[in-house]
Amino acid sequence: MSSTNTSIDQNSLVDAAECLRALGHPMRLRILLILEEARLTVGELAELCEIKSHVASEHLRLMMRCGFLSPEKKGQKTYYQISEPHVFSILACIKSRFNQA
Amino acid sequence: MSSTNTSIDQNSLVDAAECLRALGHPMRLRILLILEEARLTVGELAELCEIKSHVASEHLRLMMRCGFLSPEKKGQKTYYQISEPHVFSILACIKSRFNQA
DNA sequence: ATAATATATCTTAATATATCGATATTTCCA
DNA sequence: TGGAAATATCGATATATTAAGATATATTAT
Repeated sequence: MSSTNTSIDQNSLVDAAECLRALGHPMRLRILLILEEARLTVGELAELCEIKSHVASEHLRLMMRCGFLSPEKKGQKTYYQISEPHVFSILACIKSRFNQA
Repeated sequence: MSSTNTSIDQNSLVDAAECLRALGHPMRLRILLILEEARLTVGELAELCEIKSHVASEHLRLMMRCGFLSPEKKGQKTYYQISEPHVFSILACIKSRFNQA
């Protein structure tokens, strides 16, 4: 019934765009590339990336909102890991495009 | 020499993030999904997407800057098509995630 | 209970992006 | 040549995103 047939409805396009913007920040990409290899805490990520932990926390929150990550509390610490398989696909695509060093 | 070894250097992370933000707009995704199937002019895209053609032109310019598209002038008209293979991979990924209608 | 540690949230300011109307530019055709 | 059509660009404004410091919450240890 819609005016197009691009096979993805408008709401999903909005959601997909939000996910892509969540990926569209150098520090968030860096965080994801790190989380691809290990499950880490906010503080550990902040130190590795040389940013304040509240900034790391904010980046993680944004990616959580898109369902990319799942947190696991262990006492005071919160470990984050990638929980959305498509994130791995996108990272692979990015590496294939930009990793020709 | 860098402080990390995420296998992608900082400049490439910045470039990759720019590409992802270029994808991170519902109308640009819609344009790409259309261009996946056919090579079209600015005006045709604008009409299909129900936007002003100068707005379509601007979206196309942004995606051109990331190397996603190539234009082909035919008289007054400019046909655009997807020229970056990775764009197809990303679109496939998005469809696999959001196309469970 | 208090202090220390780890995360998360809030507010504000800076920056980036999007949108709109107006105007250019290019090409075609009368 | 002059005018119409298609596309591109500009300038102003609106909206969104990011970053920073301050503060809040939760958990552990003393």
